[in-house]
Amino acid sequence: MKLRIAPSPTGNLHIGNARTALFNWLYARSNDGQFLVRIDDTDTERSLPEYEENIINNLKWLGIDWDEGIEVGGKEGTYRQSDRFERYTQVAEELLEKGLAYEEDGAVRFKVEDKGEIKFHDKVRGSMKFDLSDIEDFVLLRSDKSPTYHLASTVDDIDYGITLIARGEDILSSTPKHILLMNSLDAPLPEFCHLSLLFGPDGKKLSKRHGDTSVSSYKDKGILASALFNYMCLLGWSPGNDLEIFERDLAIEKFDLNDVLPNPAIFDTKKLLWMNGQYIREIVKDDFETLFVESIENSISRELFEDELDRLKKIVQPVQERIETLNDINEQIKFLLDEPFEIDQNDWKNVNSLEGQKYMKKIRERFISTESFELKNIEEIMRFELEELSIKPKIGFQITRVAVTGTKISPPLFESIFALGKETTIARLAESIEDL
RNA sequence: GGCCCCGUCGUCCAGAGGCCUAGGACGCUGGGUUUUCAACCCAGAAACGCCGGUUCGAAUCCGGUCGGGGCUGCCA
Repeated sequence: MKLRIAPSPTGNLHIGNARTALFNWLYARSNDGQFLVRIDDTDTERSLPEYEENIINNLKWLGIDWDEGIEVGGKEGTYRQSDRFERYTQVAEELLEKGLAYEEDGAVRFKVEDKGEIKFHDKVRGSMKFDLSDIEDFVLLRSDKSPTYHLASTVDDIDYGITLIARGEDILSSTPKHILLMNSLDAPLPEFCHLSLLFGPDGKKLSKRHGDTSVSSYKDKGILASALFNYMCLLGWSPGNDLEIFERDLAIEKFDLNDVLPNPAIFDTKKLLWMNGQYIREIVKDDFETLFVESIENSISRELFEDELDRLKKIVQPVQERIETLNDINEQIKFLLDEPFEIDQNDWKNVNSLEGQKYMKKIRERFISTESFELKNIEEIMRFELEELSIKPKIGFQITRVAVTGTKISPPLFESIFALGKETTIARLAESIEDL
């Protein structure tokens, strides 16, 4: 069994193509089959090397690997169609000689009979039937002698020995053309499978007008490969038993193209986000710390200083508990960086009070005189003074939170103060105490 | 317009004639926990597009209809 995916490098790896790749890959892996990746760049106008690179890198990022094809090689050359124009031209000439194609205005068209029909079995849709009278004579070679997708793709599928073609439903109506071509070249027919399309929230084919639909854009948004992989599995398929979060090995074990739904699915970011949060929480401590630092450095476009790292490491765990994407980290830890500290004035107005002021004054004094500024002591002092002044937690803690972190929303207060350290905490409290 | 595909909660998925007064998840609403935000727990609202047929019995099979989508390029 040999499957393939043949992306066109006319854009970054699209979510829809990634899902098609994923299903092909899952099926190949679950059946001990081969998986091939080739580059269908017959559209020389729009194909760009940077897109090819983006496609390859993001496939790899998702954990989709291949046994033959672009980059990994194989016995068929570069696996880039632009390097095989001679081969396609040769096939077109062969068809011309056999009288199965003809020239028109310099282009070569495949002659489709007026009568008859093409039948085939689609793995997810069942039996398909197309009337030849509905199929136009289609172009094989353009006037400039470059091959079209129909020709190149079909020849490659034959030459590379593809036994199962699973692609998007948008190509379903082109399949009879490909079958006609294969028949006229005396090639054995592969199995066909047309996966439903992914839709945007408006119910239309997912495309650029739905915003960023590239895999890399989700990576840039702080989505984990494991979460995106898992989420995409669920678009048109499920492993059964209402199982939704699972590892790739289980997906490989359970996956079957025959179980894939024929109806389109809407790509719903909300569930992806939720799932990403679930995955983030599962990351082991050390690995998360690495991602944590990477993500912060990325968003501030510089390396972290030693003192910043010291502070940040104290707050890794609480942050891991409360983010949905890696990009949410920065918002949570901003107050710990060596950057100008600012207090959200709206939040401040909201929490400032006489009682709160008294409370801050008190804990500041205690902080100054305390020997050890550990998490335990901080909590002890803050709770004790709350009782001393008979102040509700909300009144005392929220004003302190804004004074120390700048906003009403932050990681847990004691941890935040502990991470900030004694000196800075005392200084920030002083700045917010009106009658020092 | 023509050809083709599709049709279960807002969304994703379960359901392959009786187990369905339709199940799970996201989201949403309410509540609990709580120093904020999350996380977590509990509860709730929410769907078989419609009409016929087959059958003792249909979300499940068939037909029609309506609705959505794709293709209709010398793009892929």
